[in-house]
Amino acid sequence: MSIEKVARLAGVSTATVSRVLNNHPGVRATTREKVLAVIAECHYQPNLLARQLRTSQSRMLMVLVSNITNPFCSRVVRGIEAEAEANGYHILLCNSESQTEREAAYLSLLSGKVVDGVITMDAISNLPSLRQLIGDYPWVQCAEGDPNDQGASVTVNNYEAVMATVATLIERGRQRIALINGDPRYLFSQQREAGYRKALDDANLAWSHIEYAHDVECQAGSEALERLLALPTPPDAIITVSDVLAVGVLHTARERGVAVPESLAVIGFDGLPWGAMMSPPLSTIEQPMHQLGVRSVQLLLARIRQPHAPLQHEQLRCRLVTRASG
Amino acid sequence: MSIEKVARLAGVSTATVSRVLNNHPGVRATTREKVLAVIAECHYQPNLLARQLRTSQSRMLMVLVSNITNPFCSRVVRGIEAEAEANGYHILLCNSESQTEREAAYLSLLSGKVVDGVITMDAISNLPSLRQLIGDYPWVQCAEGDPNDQGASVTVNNYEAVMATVATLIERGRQRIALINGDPRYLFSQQREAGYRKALDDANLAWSHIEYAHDVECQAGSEALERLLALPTPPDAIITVSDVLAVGVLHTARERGVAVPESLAVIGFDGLPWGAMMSPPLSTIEQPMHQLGVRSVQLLLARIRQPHAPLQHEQLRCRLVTRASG
DNA sequence: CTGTTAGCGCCTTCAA
DNA sequence: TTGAAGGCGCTAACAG
Repeated sequence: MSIEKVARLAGVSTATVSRVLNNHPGVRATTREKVLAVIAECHYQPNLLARQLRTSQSRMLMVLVSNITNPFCSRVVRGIEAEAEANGYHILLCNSESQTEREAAYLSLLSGKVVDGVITMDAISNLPSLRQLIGDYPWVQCAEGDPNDQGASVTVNNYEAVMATVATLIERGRQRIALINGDPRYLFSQQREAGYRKALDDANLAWSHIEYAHDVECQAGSEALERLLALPTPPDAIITVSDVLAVGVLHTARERGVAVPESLAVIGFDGLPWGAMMSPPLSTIEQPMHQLGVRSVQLLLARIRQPHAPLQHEQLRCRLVTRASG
Repeated sequence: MSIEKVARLAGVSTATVSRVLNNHPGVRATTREKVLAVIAECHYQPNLLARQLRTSQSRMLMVLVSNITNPFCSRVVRGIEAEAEANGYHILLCNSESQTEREAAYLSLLSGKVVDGVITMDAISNLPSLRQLIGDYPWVQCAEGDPNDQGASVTVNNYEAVMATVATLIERGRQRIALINGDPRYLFSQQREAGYRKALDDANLAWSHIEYAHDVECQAGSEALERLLALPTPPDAIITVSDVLAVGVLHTARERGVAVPESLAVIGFDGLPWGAMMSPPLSTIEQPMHQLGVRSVQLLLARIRQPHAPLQHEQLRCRLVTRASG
């Protein structure tokens, strides 16, 4: 069933059918009715591939994440999906597992015209081979990126957020504040780490320790805490780079008999709703997850529509939510 | 940059370039080299849309979920993505928020040839309008569906799993076992409910109560527990249809001073890794989440390759993981 | 082994 | 207000 058959059945030309299909003006009402009737009658569905080829736009956006299982990611993706949908775009989801070759395979869909643009949440800005694949195609980095770098981005004030949180902990009397960070290839990891260092520096605190979780599963948080507890002088406060890791920390602290928050303050990152349900309820640095996704789409669409407009960088704000854990 | 330019630059025909591109045999080695050289030199990237139109296959699979934020969903989707990728397919993610019109909009991509098939995790089997949109296109239901129904599906032994779990609770001396169920439009909700009823029936237990969570966020679990606690005789055991809901239950039990597991056993569903990190560690009915995704893709691809083979139904097994909560 | 040719299904100028 | 015709970029017969 093609546009041509519809045209024949309706006794008009393919051009007219196309005009009806796309709500173009300049079709007599009676003609339109006739075409619409035929379309309904034979359940005609336009071939979108052909349309995409012809118009050279797919109205499809690619989203590259390293792991959709990370609840932070999935919430951002939900925001992306919602805003895309609202603008008539669809989402191609790519779970890269941080494997460069998979990312490369996916990014070739850009030059293949299968997608009109890409939102990445992965740490790819420092991978020249991938940047080259992206080339000049519309691209927005989400929750990752350096405002001073090329490439549009929607990020969060990682540096300040952690810096302020460390300062708050110090005010509250904590002396040995540790950071459980994630994969240091991400710029946001580096930014958070820098904020951490700066705050300790400002307060002239000598004690500092950074552990790296090899993963964003709570198990990794547990293991990081084990390593911290094995230190000659263990921390009396921990900032975790994800609420997921914080769950592991809370768990192991309980198991090891470390009282939270009395002997150990624990602060997560992200602001996932179940944080409030932990025991004790988890303090956290809340990110506007949905909004990160929404704004990323808005920037990307702007870029698709005006490829040569200046690059935009947007920084949203985090906010410390204090609960019982620290 | 099109195949034609490459052909011209290499001094061959477009057919030859196409053959090289697709690794077809019957191209002299020297010719192949020459073409490859030109392709590399001018960074030619084939237009995948054109190829898809021509071959009438997009190598793209649609995944329809109601909410990617549900950790069960995101883990299944990860399995889907992995297996699809391994077979050279990509994933189009659709977050329907259970809105029929959104689902309909997405499903039109099937007839639009943008995707070769669809995996649904939503409750759509009882929505005639959506089933009609799917028509005879390759379709597999994942984690949802009735083996006796038309439409291929990969499900889990919901009925038996809950039945066995209730029986186990009874053996352990529980008398008043409640079920916190989800959206009853899902077949799996109905199956679990049936298993629950059957087990109580078999044991001649009169007390029974089912609450419905309006949502799969832990808040909904909290609220459901509040309603159960308000009962004249509250339950001494609860099975929750999701670990996420169970977190809310554990939280509110703690808040209300209800001892778990002493006066209330709590058993979740799904087997999310952080369940073991709760306080107390959460017992749960574990589903093979990754495998659900993997098998769904395998069935779907089989269907795409042999549209007229008999429909397959596959049932994977759940397994009760007993921890401290009940 | 390679080239010519005919579409895939659609949109869109240009004429009528 | 409508139709005819060309072409988006590619693949796959069919010839040679």
